[in-house]
Amino acid sequence: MRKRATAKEVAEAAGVSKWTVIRAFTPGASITDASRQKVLQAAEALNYSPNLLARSLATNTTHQVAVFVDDFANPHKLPVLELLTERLQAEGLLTVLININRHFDHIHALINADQRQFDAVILFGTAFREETLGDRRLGPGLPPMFVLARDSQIPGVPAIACDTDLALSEIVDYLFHKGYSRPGFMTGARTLSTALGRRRHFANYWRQRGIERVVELTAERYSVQAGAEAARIYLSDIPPGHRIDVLMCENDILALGAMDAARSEFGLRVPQDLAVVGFDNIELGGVPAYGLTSYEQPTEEMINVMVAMITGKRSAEMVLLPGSLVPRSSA
Amino acid sequence: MRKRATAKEVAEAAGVSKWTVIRAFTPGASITDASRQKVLQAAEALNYSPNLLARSLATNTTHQVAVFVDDFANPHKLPVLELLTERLQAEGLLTVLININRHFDHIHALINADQRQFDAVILFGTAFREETLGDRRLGPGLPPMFVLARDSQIPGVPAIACDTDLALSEIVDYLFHKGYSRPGFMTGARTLSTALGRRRHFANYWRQRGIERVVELTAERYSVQAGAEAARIYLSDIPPGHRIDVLMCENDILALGAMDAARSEFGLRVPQDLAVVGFDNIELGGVPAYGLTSYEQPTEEMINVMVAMITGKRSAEMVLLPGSLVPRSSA
DNA sequence: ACTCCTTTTGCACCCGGTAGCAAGCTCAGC
DNA sequence: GCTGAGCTTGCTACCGGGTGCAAAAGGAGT
Repeated sequence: MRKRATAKEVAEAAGVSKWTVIRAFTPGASITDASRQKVLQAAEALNYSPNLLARSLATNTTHQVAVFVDDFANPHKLPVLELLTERLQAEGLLTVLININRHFDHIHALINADQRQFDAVILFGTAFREETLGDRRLGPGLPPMFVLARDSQIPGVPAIACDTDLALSEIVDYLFHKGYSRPGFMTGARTLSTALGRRRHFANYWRQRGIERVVELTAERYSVQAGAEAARIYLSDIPPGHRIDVLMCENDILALGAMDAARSEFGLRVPQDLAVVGFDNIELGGVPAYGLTSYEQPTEEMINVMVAMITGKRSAEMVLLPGSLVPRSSA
Repeated sequence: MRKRATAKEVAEAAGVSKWTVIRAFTPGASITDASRQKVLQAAEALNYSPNLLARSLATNTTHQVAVFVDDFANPHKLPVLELLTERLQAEGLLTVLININRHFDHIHALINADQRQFDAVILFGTAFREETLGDRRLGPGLPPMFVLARDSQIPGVPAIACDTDLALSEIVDYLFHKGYSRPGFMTGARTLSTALGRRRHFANYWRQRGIERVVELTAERYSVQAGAEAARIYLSDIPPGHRIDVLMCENDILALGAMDAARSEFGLRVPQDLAVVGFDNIELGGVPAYGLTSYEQPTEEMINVMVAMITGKRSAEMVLLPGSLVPRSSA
């Protein structure tokens, strides 16, 4: 068992050469209807289908795309993965999900992706540093790479992401007109330029409205607990009356944790005592228990654009797409 | 660009034959230290690493495992995927995430998995029907298949899952001793034998305690909205006083939806007016806003066992592992 | 120096396809 | 009946490694 029929076997059964068998399975190949029928019949009898491994070796395209992920704590990843796999599959591409962690870092994953000749590598929100590309072990000729859902300026690695500058402008605009004036911003642990860039944009837009002071909170990780902990530290430190009146969190997960801590540990009402805003618009942020105001990334458009680049229907270059504010009760 | 060095090129550079190069990269091969060093040096200079595609073709093992998923609505999938990819990668296996949906069903995915010679196929909680295996298009000799996190009786396809019978026994035991006596059970839409089996077990255990009537609620899908809708329909239909006093849901997602509807639309207190129990113990169920009593599957053990089967360190057979009740405020 | 045995190395062939050329065939036009 | 264009078909060579065997090299013992 575990034995597949080969083109040669089908050829013998059909009384033709193996190349005719191959042609029968190649759309648009030069072959008469008669022989194609003969071959297809024999193929069906033997349950033949082409071995894609051998095909990949010969054609130098695997129709497989690697997706690197290093943060599984954010449930937002799941619907994006769903859409991504669906769109890739619609283009005949399979998705290899690679978990980037201490034991399997970007370098290893990239070498592996190269050895397996993947058609593309998608850095799905991973903490990827430009220096990594300079590593001697990598060599030239890696598969084309794309950064998804994170802004990045790495040359040769185009980012397809939400326009966070625009997003923060819209958010600050909204909050300012709601009357908030003492803003805070919570980042996740990673001191990535992109996270810090977001905070800087946030502060800039408040400054444009005459508000200079933006309190900075920092969570250890991207998790509900870490968000709660960061909020807890701040709220324990600062007495009521001196506190911020609106807290923007780098993602919904942190925001939910912060809301929990504020409400259940400090008895604060949201949004009256403390308004909270997240980012990603995860499904659970929308439930009545939270009503989290958030910002939705243009997931579908980002994926469409990126898949078009992967399949070569569009030139590979950085694209920032506008998302949309989702106002709910929390701010 | 996009050009990799081959064993032949390294051989020429090192002044040996290509087979010696291959041996240098084969652990335990018969080769002198001197030539191995010579080869490795040349390989490093040329940035050579073996082409895994060619290797797979020759050795008939790809070190790739397909994971089929058809329900991305449950955030529980994400931490499991994280652990699964990590453990597989630790064994040198990559994970191909395949989205089973209308356009790409089990049959297509299995044919594809076969054509790509994957080492194994994991049905991760998918709605797989036994008849599918009988499909003519499939033929014999598919990769070994495993059902993860769902009980299944398909011959030749061992399930590695949580012992739901035991789980429901523990849950009913707990609820009974808490004094609940008018139970309800909410299933997701899929009329899978396994979902119905769960409900049957649930009912059985109540019956053993002298309670015959178990109300059945059915959600359209597995989503917060569907859970809320199913609860809404029931609560609108049945006046207070005639209602169930505890609702067990097939998973946490449904449970959260049901809690939302009960609390914010019908003003019910949880657990005083209606207790709610879920399944999976997702991270967000544990936040103060919900405090959802749930049941945690032995994810790590299940994955360890299954990976051991895939790598051949353990014989492939059905394994049911005990999980653990996580009591919180909702019941 | 000469066996004899063990280790190392090279080789033909294989994995299952694909590419491109050349021979074979069909059929129109004369 | 002959020629030549155009479609079919078969063939050689190749993708980049792996396998098992035979030849070559190395080393011990006499």
